[in-house]
Amino acid sequence: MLINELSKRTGVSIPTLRYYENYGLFKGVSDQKVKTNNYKDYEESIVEKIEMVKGAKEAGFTLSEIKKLLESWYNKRLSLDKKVEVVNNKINEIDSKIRQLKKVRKLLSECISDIERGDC
Amino acid sequence: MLINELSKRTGVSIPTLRYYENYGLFKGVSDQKVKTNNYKDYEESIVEKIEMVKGAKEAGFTLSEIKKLLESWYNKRLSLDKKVEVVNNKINEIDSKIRQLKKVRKLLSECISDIERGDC
DNA sequence: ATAAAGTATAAACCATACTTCATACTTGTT
DNA sequence: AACAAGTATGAAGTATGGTTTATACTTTAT
Repeated sequence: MLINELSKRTGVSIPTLRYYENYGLFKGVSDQKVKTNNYKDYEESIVEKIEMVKGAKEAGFTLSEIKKLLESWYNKRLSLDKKVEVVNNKINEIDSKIRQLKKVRKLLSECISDIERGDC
Repeated sequence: MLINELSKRTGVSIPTLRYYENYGLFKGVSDQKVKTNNYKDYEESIVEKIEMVKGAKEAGFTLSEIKKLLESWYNKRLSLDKKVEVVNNKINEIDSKIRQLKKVRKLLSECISDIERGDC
């Protein structure tokens, strides 16, 4: 598919998609032997990749972290054990973020009690 | 206390503290009637405030969001109900972030199964 | 055939959250 | 007294994650 469709399918703007591609999160192909233009073609699997990027971003991961994750994910030369390790590390980071959020949540809940008692 | 002590107590660098003060997250006082210099004095409660800022930042909130939260928190003219509302909104945002993190966590767990089955 | 819309690339610009630098005054140490 | 260390202020610089602009080519619609 072309970039316009990719944008529509993912809800990510065209400039941002180009930024991501340039950043190295995925790669479209423009085959000059086949086509006269150099329009890039993005395969179906890239939609999935971008959905992952969106999820990870909302979860607070940086593009650099996401890039590393995707790289090990799609790296054929990496051993299964190594891949599992990388992903497990990410899961641990997520668990730690969840704990942090719960801490702040608790702080805020306590604050509500304080407010209701007029302590604040 | 002076800024140096504030920095040591909170673990936040002096330039960052000055940036935060300038941003409006808190305010030190320099009383020229009392002292010849214009060194600022930071009261004890500011340490707490900064701890809140740190927690909220780790949880992924922006300085602008944190500022708004602190402002309603310490605003004497705001009704209790209004304060509770602001804080409750923040709690809802946190819950939504936690849900998002759990979604990504699930994605990654599934990925581990895929990897172990060699699907990936 | 020609205008409108889509695509590509590079460079400039922007916001957020800092850090570094330059300058100048104050305080503490010897 | 003099020099190091602390403080204040303003301005410039940095990194991240984009958006906007300018230019040019290609495709599509009329």
